[in-house]
Amino acid sequence: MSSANRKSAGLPDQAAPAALPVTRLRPAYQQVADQLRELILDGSLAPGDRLPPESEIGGNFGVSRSTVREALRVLASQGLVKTSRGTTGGTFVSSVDPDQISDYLEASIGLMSGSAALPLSAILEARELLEVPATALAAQRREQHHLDALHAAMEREKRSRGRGMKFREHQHFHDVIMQATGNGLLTMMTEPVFHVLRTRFLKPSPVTHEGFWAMVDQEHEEITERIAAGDGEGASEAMRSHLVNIRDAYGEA
Amino acid sequence: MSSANRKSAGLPDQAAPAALPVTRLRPAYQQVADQLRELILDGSLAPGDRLPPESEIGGNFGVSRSTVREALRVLASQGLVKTSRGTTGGTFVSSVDPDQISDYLEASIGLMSGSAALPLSAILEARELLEVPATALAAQRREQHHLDALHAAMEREKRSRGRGMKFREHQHFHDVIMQATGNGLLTMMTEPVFHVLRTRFLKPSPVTHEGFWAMVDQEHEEITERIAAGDGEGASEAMRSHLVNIRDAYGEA
DNA sequence: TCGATAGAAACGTCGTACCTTTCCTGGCCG
DNA sequence: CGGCCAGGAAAGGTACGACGTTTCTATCGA
Repeated sequence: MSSANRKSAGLPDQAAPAALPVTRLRPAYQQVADQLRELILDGSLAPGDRLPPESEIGGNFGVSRSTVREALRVLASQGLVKTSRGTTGGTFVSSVDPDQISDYLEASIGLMSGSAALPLSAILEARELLEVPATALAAQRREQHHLDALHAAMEREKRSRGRGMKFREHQHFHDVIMQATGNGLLTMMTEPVFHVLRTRFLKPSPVTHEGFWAMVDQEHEEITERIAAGDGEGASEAMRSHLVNIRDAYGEA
Repeated sequence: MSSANRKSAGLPDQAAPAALPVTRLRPAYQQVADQLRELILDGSLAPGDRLPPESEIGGNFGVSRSTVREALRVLASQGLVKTSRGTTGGTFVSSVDPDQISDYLEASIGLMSGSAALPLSAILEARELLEVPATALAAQRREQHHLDALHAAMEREKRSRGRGMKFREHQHFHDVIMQATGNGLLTMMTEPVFHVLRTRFLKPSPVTHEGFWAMVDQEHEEITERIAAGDGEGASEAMRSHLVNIRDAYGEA
């Protein structure tokens, strides 16, 4: 269909020469992806809707199935569609999955981290700025199962002595607090930050003085207590000092 | 990474049907994408590095070029690589562009917004939680050119009376404050939130009482003054009350 | 020396054939 | 009558192979 193959008979374009580093023509797979995305974003295709088979889409756009597949990979990796196999399979418009967004954010932050554009200090700062007030929210909104999860996390943390495991549990504790805020947007944005800190900036030998873990455990307990008591201000203050105390566990690679 | 590959020659599976939507084996293009992403994320491939030609990658992984191309589309749409044509072309590891991440976040948040998973109240809450303490940071770190930009934004805001333009300038004022924090991570995460609020939740008739814009202008001026004075606490308090006051300008569609 | 041109390298697109997964249908057999 | 199982059908997954297109490079000729 769409005349992607213009032999350039006449005058396509020469009036706009400067400042356009774009390829003369966007690749077909991008154009297809753009048009399909348009249909999804403006609501013509609702979540759950099934797209036509790949071969049929290709027919409609006048491109080959390979091209359609590349376009679908783009949309799929943006979380807009999902594909499954089999008779009932196909390509379906999918509602956005927060976890996938978090994964993307994590990869992006990880890539930028360490460079001048995003030094460790900025990540730590963002983390504190987010988590301290979020802890106050958590104290006001926590449900019983959040408290249970916090206690369970602390329990597992005390038991696991390996450094890596220890910090995995440590992250989990903080994740639960963010979830207790009940604000999905906050959770979505903070968890990647935590994860990047743990996987990329955790010092090989995180602590010198041996009382470190005892301190962490105790601070976690205090935070949990304040949250359980619904004491927002106290909880966020405890969190603030906790974050300051564990700063040293992170360092540049 | 739960063991997804059960050979299980005999009994296929109906003993554990639930909660495992995974395909027996991830598609090849995903595995290739995963491995390449791994190489990029762990630093084996630095930004600017050129990957081997598609055919060669296929040879290394033992898959066809089509499969490699689908994998590359995935990585490209995640911003990890860029491709160009011609002799000097190829696939290159790209340094992450914060603007691109913001665009992605904005699209995702926009898609989720309004649903039960992400109500307007959560967006407003996240915005306040982020911006109030960020304003204090901005007051401590602002450079002269930030102050100039703030004054310029207010000036343009006073002049433009159209509602849409007005709010575009309004967003710009807040963007500048985030930039003044000097923390790229914060800027990257907050600007999409602002933008979604403006483009998707701005009420058709934002205000009832006519003194609204005068109030906004005056509050912006006070915030700017506090920031100029380096008064972090005062600035963040002014911001807090400003955000509360403009809440009514946003509403569900 | 300079410009035009031919070549080469790499991505972009097409088309076809075949495999794999899944579901559905219908028939065989107890 | 009812359940099990084989085969068909639909749709995505993979493989080749061929050719187009873009862009740079190097060479040749005026």
